[in-house]
Amino acid sequence: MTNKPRRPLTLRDVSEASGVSEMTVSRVLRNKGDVSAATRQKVQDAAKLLGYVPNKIAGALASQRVNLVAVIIPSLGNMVFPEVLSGISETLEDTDLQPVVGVTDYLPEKEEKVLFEMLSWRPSGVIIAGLEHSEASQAMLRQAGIPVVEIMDTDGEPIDHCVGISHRRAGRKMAEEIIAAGYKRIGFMGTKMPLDHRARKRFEGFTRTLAKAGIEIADQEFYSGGSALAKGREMTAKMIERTPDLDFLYYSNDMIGAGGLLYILEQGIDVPGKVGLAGFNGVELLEGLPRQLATMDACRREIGQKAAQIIAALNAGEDVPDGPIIALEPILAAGDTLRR
Amino acid sequence: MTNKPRRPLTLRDVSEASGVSEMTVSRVLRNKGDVSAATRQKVQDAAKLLGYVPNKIAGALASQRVNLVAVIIPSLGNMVFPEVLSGISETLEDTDLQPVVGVTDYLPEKEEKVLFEMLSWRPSGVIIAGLEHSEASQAMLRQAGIPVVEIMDTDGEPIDHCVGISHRRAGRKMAEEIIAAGYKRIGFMGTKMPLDHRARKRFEGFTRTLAKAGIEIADQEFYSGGSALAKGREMTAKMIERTPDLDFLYYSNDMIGAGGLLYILEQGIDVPGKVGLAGFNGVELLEGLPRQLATMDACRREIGQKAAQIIAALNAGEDVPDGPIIALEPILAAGDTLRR
DNA sequence: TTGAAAGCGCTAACAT
DNA sequence: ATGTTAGCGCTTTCAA
Repeated sequence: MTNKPRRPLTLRDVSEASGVSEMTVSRVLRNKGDVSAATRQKVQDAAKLLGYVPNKIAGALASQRVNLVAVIIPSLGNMVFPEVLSGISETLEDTDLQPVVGVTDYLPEKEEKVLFEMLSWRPSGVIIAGLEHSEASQAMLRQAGIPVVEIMDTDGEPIDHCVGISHRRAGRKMAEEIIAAGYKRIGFMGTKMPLDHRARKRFEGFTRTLAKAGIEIADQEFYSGGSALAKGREMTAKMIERTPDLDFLYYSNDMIGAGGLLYILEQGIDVPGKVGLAGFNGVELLEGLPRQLATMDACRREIGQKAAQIIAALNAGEDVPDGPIIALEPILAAGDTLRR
Repeated sequence: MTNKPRRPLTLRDVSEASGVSEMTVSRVLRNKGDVSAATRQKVQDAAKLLGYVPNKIAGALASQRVNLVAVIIPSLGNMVFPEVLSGISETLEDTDLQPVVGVTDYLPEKEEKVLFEMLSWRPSGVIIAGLEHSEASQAMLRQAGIPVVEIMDTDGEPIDHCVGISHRRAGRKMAEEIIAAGYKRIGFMGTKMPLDHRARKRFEGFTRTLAKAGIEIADQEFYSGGSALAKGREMTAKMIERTPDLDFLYYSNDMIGAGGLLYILEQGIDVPGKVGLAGFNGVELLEGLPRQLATMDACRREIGQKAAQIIAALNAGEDVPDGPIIALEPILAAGDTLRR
């Protein structure tokens, strides 16, 4: 049993306890430089006995190196960003870098604040969702002098590197698929957020492609807040009552799509014969549904992995083989709610 | 347009640009001490023009204060911890403290590693899930000399403070409810994780209470990995085939419960007449299901809020009114899958 | 209201 | 293989 210190332990304490110079203690604790086995042992014993935890603040200041990667995302509440995160963590696990997460709630001002806060810890790199940032945020990212990877989206001009999918293309592909399947009366449901640029781009790609085929969205509905599953259900009920001749429902995310699917099936409506449905994201959740909802994979985990690889490579002084923009291909999963 | 610096800017740069001493620049940037309006303006202009971002590493080392709160949780992948997190963030927003999240994947060794890593940044407090930690982790938490709040669970001995529910009690309450409703042939489905102590305690409370009423679990099944919804479906199918006379299915979380519910309804089985079901957590998701699954609220957001309040209070030198242990009451939501 | 000096705990760079 | 010296960029403390 050791005593509870008021003052946190320092290298000096370990040095005194082990009779080894501070510098050598530092070497042992970082596995850096040559230290004899005997000395190493003495130091490690002393450190463990005292319960010494190194002070990274001092270390970082002295070495001018911080092994942190700032990861800035809009939300943790919908399964898509956690999956990106696990791609990042998993990849960084093989390096000495560590992710630190900041959440913006889709608010540009909050993004600015979070970014400023994180940069003030002088991280080794930044991974940030989206290509749309305030002037100030862009300036900070550029000034920081560290690798920056913008993720999820490739429709725009990256500051440095970028990994994602083209959401316009995703919307377009889905529209093409729907048109090819012969659906004509199409309803759209999505989030109200004007700040979710990726949802907006998908919608644009979608409507534009429909327009080229002479089709216009027959009805649309937007929501915000609440249980996405319940909202999908409600919106769908309202919409098919209002516009009974719809033959396709496109949802901007899988969760509301799942709610809509459950509702439609309960009504005994033939899917995908009478009505087709599709969502977006390719979330794992869909696997347990009564029918497999058509969706489009957003490559979330892969985006995380690739982004982390870029940061790691740049941090190690290597250069990135694939160029500044990596556009992954969103893959359609037709499931069984979309006739082909 | 300013130039891209290779060397990050320092206080000194702002000092030179504004013609004000470093010390006064520091005062302005922290709103600390008296500075004349004119000087303040000069400094702020210079800082903004240059795009200066303070170096918190140096600041923290000099002031011996870090406004970070380490939050250590097992996972981000199931909606329960993100909700705790948002309770924490929301509460800390009113203070100058900031949460930093670490994830353990339910692995004690990883918990130890993450904790060590976070403590080495000398945070102002720690919020950590669960009451079970390795010897080393406990020692670190005790040695750290900072406020520690263990969350989610109250069945055990906290190191410092603790906020949560009694999972044994939650299991017991559910069992009582099921017994009162007259169910007798009960099946249990849950995660395989031997390291999810809270799930284990719920199970213990559950079986023990059943035993007192002379009832034994009639069948049980455990899973790991994969889509929880799909797993709930699969396990349920397997179980009712194997043990057709079951009249109640208790799931250790809502997601597998939802999968089970969907399956049971598809089979045309009368719920809750022939078979009753219940999950655990009270996740928002349930609201969109065809039937409202019975569940028990784990008070996740409130736990986060209370934990953050404790850290904030202790950090401000105040003391905590409610004593070291705050046990919230898990509330049963009978939904419509449990007859009463 | 402002400035100067002295460190915070560690590590880079150089001895030895 | 080990030790010494001089900072890292801030803030504390004290002086003006």
